[in-house]
Amino acid sequence: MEDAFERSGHGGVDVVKEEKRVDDENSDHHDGGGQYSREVVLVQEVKNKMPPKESENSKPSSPNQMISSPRRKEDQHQLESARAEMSQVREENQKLKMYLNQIMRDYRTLQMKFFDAVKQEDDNKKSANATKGSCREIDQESDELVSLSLGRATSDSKKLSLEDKNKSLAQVKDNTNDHKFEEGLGFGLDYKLELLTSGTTESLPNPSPDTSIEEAKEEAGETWPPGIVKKTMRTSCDDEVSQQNPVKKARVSVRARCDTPTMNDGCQWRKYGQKIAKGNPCPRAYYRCTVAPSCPVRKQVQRCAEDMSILVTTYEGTHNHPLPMSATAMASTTSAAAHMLLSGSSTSQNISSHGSSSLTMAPMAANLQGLSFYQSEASKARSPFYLPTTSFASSSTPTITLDLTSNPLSSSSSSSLFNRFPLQYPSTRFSSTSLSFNNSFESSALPLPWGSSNGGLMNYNTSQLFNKNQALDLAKQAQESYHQSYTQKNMSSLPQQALPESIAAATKAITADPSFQSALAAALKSIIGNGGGGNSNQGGVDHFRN
DNA sequence: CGTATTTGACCCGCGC
DNA sequence: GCGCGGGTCAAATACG
Repeated sequence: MEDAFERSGHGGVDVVKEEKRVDDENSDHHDGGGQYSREVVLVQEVKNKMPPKESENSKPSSPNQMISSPRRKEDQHQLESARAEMSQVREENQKLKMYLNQIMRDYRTLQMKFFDAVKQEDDNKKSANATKGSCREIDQESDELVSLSLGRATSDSKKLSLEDKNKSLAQVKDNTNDHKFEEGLGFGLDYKLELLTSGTTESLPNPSPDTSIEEAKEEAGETWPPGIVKKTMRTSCDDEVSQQNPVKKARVSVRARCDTPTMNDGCQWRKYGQKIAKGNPCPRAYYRCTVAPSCPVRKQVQRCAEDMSILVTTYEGTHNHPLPMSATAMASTTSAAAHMLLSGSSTSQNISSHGSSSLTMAPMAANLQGLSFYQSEASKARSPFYLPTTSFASSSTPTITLDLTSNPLSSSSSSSLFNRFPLQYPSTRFSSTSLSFNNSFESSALPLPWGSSNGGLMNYNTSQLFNKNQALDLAKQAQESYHQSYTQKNMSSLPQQALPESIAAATKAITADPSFQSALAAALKSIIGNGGGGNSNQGGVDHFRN
């Protein structure tokens, strides 16, 4: 009896201490990932099962010792089960840690691959330019030249060299990555936005020399004198090209199902005009941003002629002021998309014959935070590619389209995540690039406001100006390798799962993994628009943190 | 009364 | 050069 009581008392204290330890451990790592939240919950449950210490101390003074004896036994039993649970939780915790470490290793590996690929790309560019002479010779054909130089490095050759340099580079980068990882949950979002906000403006009225390429380009056509347009890392070729077309501004078109007159993207807009555009009975409304009086950003809103439930919102320009939190993500995404388009537009022109490609990138949609869309009802099966309605397709303005309406393309199958599609519409003067975000996965992985309705399939359509096949190859490679390693780990840790389910779960987890998103986004961005990333990134992050 | 929206007129680029 | 069409302006109107 005495022994039992003493043991129980000690056990109680021990368990409480252990709880504290685990709890502390949790608080240490909680920032590092949501995976630990479950452990916290379990510990809480254990705590609740534990008898309070004070009541235990008061028990010996209780007049009825006969009653306390069975209670002690019960307590002891509870303690034992709690301990067992604790050890289980600890094991799980270890597994999760290992899993996280694995993911981070994979992520670093991928990142190194992309860095290396970009490096090689640059080298190829330089050598190609050296052999082909100055940019001026080509003038209007400059795009083609760059495209040729880009096209030289095949993904296969990249793959080989990437493997070689992988480890050494990974070690060099470990510190920075570790640091980023320490940032925890914020890392995922921050880093994503870091990648995606490359074109987003700093919240300064007067753009600094660090101002992004896109802004420089866009502002050039509106407010900046031609002489001070560029202070970025662009090549002289790009400079010339953009100076020749100072008015050329990228547009980002967002298609989404929405039954309100406009999408709520977090910004303040003032309507300044409305027109019936040719070919579409629905009027097109013109809005300008009113957050700041001098903000050059405009948007056009028009319902799709074929499907009136689809709202096509086209953004143009970059905000030159701080944005509300709810608006930053959309601005960042559109800005990044525009940046991709503009960067790509100066790299390739003869790629149109290559056809188009698409890749599935579910969680990218999560980056498009801040819009309120409506759950797309069983949407009609339609091509993920389309000509942006009305004049944009034929206008002299490059337009990139984010399609948030179409159906997932066999997204349940991990093997079909990267499908290639034939070019389905004629080329236009500038490319119309379509990114479509679909409802590929359920919303659980996307806690963001409209993640649920826009899960994610990103169809990147290389219609004319880009050589994105390389990017897609890399991205594909990235996802495959990521998927492979993840699946292997998952198989070992979840042996009870059926294979297809495991694959689906793995796919889902992979695509929901911020690291993977970042890696993929970095890959795309690096390949497609590898210029001024460093400068603009900073701006983007600051922008996001406003 | 101030602000936002509407709407016809105007401007400008592009294609023929 | 002319017509077409997209985009913008600004006066008129609506709204809170």
